[in-house]
Amino acid sequence: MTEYPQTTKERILEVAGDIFGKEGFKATTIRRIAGAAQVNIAAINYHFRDKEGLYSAVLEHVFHIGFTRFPSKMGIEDDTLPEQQLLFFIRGMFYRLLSNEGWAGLSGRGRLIARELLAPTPAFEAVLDKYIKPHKDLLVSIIIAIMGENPGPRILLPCAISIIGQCIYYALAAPVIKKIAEENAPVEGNLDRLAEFVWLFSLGGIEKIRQKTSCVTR
Amino acid sequence: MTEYPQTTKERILEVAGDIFGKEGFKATTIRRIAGAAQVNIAAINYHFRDKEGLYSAVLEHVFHIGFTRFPSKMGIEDDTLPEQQLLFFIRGMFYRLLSNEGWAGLSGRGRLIARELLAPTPAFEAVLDKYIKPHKDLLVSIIIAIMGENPGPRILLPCAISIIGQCIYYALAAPVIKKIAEENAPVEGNLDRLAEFVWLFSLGGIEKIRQKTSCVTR
DNA sequence: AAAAGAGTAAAACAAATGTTTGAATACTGC
DNA sequence: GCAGTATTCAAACATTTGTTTTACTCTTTT
Repeated sequence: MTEYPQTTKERILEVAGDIFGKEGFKATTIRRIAGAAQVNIAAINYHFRDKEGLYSAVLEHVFHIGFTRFPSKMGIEDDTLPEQQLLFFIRGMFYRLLSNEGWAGLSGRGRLIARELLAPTPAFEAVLDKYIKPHKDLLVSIIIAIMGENPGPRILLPCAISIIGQCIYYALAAPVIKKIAEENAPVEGNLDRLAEFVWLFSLGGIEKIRQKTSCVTR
Repeated sequence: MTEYPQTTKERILEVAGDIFGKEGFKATTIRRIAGAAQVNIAAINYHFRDKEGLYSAVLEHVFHIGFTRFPSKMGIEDDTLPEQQLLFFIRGMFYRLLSNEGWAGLSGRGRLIARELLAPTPAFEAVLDKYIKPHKDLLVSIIIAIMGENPGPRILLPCAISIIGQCIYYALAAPVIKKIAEENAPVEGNLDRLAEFVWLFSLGGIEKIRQKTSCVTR
C-alpha cells in the first residue's frame, strides 16, 4: 500500500497482513513475505522471532489500525438519538471492514479477522478482550436504548449477533456476492447505501422482536 | 463418524471432509488423512488423482450430503404461507449448517463452506451453480411473496443477503459466540429457538424495507 | 577514530510434504 | 482355476519451507 520509505519492520507488518489474510497462516511462506516486502528472510525472524510471532504482531496491528481509523463510537455523541447511533455503528462497521482505508473488504489483511472468527488462534484472545468485547457491549447498549427496556441477554445478544452478522457477512462473502449479485457487491461506492439498508432492516427487526417479547412477557 | 466397514474411497471422503474443514486446504496433509482413515497414502492419489482432486470430491460430497438431508424446500408446500416458507427456509439453513446430521456447526466438514465463501477455490464454481444459486433464487421468490410486489434486485438481494448472513454468521462465528455469549451458542438444543429469532427479526426487517421503498417510489 | 551494537545478507540445515514407483494382494469374469 | 484388472502397500524422490548460522555493513557511543 504505502510506497514511501518505511522501516523494515513496518514494511514487513504491512505486507504480511495482506498475505496472511489472502492465503491463511499455513499457506503463507515467509519467503513470499520477504520477497514482497523486499526484505531478507532472516530479517523477519530477527524482528519477530518466528512465523508465529510475526502473525501475532500482524493481528494486533490490523485491529489497531481498524479501530483507530474507524472507532466503535465514530460519530456518536452523548445526545445522539439511539436510532442514529445504530446507523453510525453499522456504517462504522462497513467502513472498518470494507473500505480501503480500513480492512479493504477482507480482500487483503481484513480477511485475517474472518479467519480468526472461523478458527481462533491463541493470538486472538488478546484482541478479543481489547477490541471485540467493548465493541459488542456498545452495540448492546444501543439496542437497549432503542428498545427502551432491557429484555435480557437471550434477546439482546441474538439481536446483536443478527446485526453484526449482516455486516460481517458482506465482508466475508464478498467474493461470492460479487459473483451472484454484482450490483450489490460491497465495494467502496456501495458502502453507504448498503449500511443504510442494513440499518433499516435491523431497525425493523428490533422493532418486531420488541413487539413479540413485550407481548409474551406481559 | 461412521464406524462400519466402508470402502476405502468413502472412508477417505468422510475423514478428509473433517480435516480439510478444520485445518484448511494447505494445512491439511494427505498423510494425516491417510492416518485417520487408516489408508495408505498412495491410495488417496490412486482414487483421487492428487490432493486437489480429493478436495474437489470432498466439496461436492459435503454439499450433496447437506442439501440431501436438508433440502432448500424442506417443509415447504405450494400452499404454505410465504411467512411460513421463510421460517422453514431459515430453519433449514440452521439445521443444514449447524446440526450434527448436517454440517456439524462448521466445526468439522462444514467449515469448508465458510472457507470457500472467504476464498473460493476453482472447485467451488461447480457447487455454486448446482446448489447455491438455486437456493438463493428460492429465498428471493419467498421475499417477493412476502412483500407482495417485486421491488427489483437492489432491494431483493440485500434482503436475501441480510437473511443468509445472519444464519451463516452463527455458523461461522460459532467459536467466538461460544466465548462471549455462551447462552446463545448455536448448539443442537438452541437451533429452533435461534432460527425462530432470526425469522422474526427478518420479518421485521422485510416489513420495514417494504414500507420505506413503497414510500419513496410512489 | 575505535568499539559496540543493531540491522541486513547469503547460504546451509533439517524437517515436512505431495507425488511417484514398482511390487504385492485382492477381486472379478470366464 | 486362471488371466486380467483393480486395489493396496512400503519405500523412495524431489521440493518446499521454517529456522539457524556466519559474515558483512551501517550507525551510534565513547
